Amino acid sequence: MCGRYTLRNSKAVKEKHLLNIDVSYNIAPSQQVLTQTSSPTFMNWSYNPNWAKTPMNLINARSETLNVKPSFKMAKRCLIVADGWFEWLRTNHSKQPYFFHMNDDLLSFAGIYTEYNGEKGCAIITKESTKHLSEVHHRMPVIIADDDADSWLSGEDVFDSKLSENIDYYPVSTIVNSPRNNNIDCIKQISTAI
DNA sequence: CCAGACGTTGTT
DNA sequence: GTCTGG
DNA sequence: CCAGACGTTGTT
DNA sequence: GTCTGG
Repeated sequence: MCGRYTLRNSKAVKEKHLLNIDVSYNIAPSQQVLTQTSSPTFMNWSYNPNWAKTPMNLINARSETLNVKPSFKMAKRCLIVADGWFEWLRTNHSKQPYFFHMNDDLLSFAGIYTEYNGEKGCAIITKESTKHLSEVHHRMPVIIADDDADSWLSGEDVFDSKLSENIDYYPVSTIVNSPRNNNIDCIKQISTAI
């Protein structure tokens, strides 16, 4: 799935979105994140159906059930601007974080959002991992190619970008585990043999 | 019909 | 164990 | 997603 | 708001 990601390439964001951003090596749920709707929009990474009496604070939504679940019926669509994400490989007694990326290219995650209590909040759409990524984790974010951006935003379910095949990954320090840590060490490759 | 849930992840 | 905060 | 808190009283 | 369970 995707519960932590990065946005490091401020130069690319400036070129593409005409926006100066604070880079982050460790974007966590409940933070304000950069998305694209009809224009660049900052919103809370935390999604709630607009009828929810108590907040659900969802951070992911399964692509498989996007058009089925009542909680997503009223969702509007966005793209979430990123350039990498983290997954944790769970083994018997340890959790090893891995960083997934396409060098420092920008990635667009498929997202949905609502306005809840007067604030926009979003979730990242997930799908079954492609084969080469599934060794670490069986879910991954839906990545939208630039050519498909308008299709996604206008209601088309483009869940199978070829970009998924170009993703690389490597293990990183558990420094990234704490959302309080936000520096380049979060994405520094470590040896697998610890 | 009304009441009550509505989601994801992983883990058991 | 479970919820909240980041 | 993971980390870290999780409670009450009264007093300062 | 809308679906499922009783």
